[in-house]
Amino acid sequence: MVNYRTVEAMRNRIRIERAILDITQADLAERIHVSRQTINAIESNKYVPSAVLAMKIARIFGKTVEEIFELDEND
Amino acid sequence: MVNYRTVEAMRNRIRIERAILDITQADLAERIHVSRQTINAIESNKYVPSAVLAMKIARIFGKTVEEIFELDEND
DNA sequence: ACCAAAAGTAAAATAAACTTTACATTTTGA
DNA sequence: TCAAAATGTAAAGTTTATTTTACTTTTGGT
Repeated sequence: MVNYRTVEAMRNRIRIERAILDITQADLAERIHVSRQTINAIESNKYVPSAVLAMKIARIFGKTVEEIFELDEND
Repeated sequence: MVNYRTVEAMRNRIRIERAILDITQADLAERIHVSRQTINAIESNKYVPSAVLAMKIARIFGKTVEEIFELDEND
């Protein structure tokens, strides 16, 4: 059981919103012109997306950035 | 007259919102724990902030990320 | 006009995002 | 159950964000 590197700064609802739209990580990646691995990494909190990506993702889901991403307490 | 490097991806209302709150770049920087130069660079579109920074900035102003930052057309 | 504070800029260094390639594991549906 | 599709992961490489230090320019008030 290994500890994968994650960034403790935000939580996100991408997986849930993807499920609602019924689209894959690859679909989402294609729609915002990033690699599938980038979506996977953001979705699983391996790193924090740029504001541009966050806004594009939120826009696909018809939500605000704050409805998709939540800042961790303690900052 | 030199062309300073800017990133064409977003516009922002930081300067305006700072004026409303009457705080300096240095004040804002301090409140979100980044350097003053980082605020200056974001405010003058030298680069795109991370989603975490964008959210912290928006939160200071009591607005959503979308109310502070606007994606450029054409993406 | 002068001074101080604020804002602009720049360069070098470091950290972090993002891509590409490639393969392993899990899930899904026929 | 079998195959295909979707997801997870990793490493190496590139680009971009962010820091630090330091200096210049602009702005506001007296």
